Amino acid sequence: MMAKYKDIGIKLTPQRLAILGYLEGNKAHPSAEDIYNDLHAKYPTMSFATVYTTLATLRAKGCISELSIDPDKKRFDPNTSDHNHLICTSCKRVVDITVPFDLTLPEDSASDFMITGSHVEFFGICPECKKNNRYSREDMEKCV
Amino acid sequence: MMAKYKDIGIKLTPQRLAILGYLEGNKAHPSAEDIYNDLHAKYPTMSFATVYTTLATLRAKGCISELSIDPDKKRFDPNTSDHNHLICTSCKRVVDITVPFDLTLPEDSASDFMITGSHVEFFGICPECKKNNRYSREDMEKCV
DNA sequence: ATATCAGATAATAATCGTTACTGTCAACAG
DNA sequence: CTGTTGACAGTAACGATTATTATCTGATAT
Repeated sequence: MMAKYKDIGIKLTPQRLAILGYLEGNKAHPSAEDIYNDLHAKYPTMSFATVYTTLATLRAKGCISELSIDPDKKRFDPNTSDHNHLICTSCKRVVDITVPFDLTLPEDSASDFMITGSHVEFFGICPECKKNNRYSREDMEKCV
Repeated sequence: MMAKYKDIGIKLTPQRLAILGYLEGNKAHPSAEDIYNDLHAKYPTMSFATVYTTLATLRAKGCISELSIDPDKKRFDPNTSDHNHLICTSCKRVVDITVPFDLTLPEDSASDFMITGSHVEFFGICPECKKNNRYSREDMEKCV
């Protein structure tokens, strides 16, 4: 479960609560811009910088994770538990998946790295884009 | 094997040949900046823009792939065959690996996506960083 | 050879995501 | 009550990338 500010010893401010609340249970993997746009309606004074610094703080404290899945912008995930992602290469939708196989790399293929983590991404076209034919051949060849 | 310009019907220019040659067999997964810096010595007139557009062209033609592995900048890989990456979270070194398991996702976990590709990343600390103690606790917790 | 034309390039400007800086304000401590 | 600390908004700065524009090159037709 996601840790709260009080658990990690940083001050509970309206802005931080807003971002934390926005993220909690959010499955959309929003970008900083998404977060700003959505919260701006309710908190008209909140600035971009606050969103960025708050996200950085949360990430440093391990409350959220930052995803490099989207080549254009970072996206944030309140789910810090071990899970993986399925990405629509057309609309950039990201959905969580759990991979049904064991990702332990054999010693001999690890090139002497000390392995600290792993991540699997699946790329594809989501049902909506498929239904509406909202994808190109190029989309289908994307797999970053 | 990597397709050549002549095979894909685009003009062979000195700049394109230079970038293609630089990339060929290159295992370092360089960024656009790396490429520019290294080629600039030999081709003093080549600009950033040329590097970017050439890389975009090559990518569109499927000659190279663009990696979103590094949160700060795109990196390029002449190896377009199916392979995966092992990333040092301290020095950002990227080495190729082939994963020893089958990455076919069962129907029921695919959320109705039409799957077009997959990619596995392993994160860790490379032998050099490990030996020189050139890594922090934070590095060890990075797994984008 | 020379004119023409298409595409490639250099240089630069613009854009986008992100970070740094600065002045202000509020909460709390002494 | 006053000094200190941290958070914030606003804005400037920055780095990576993309768009624009004018120039150049090389192939072809004349």
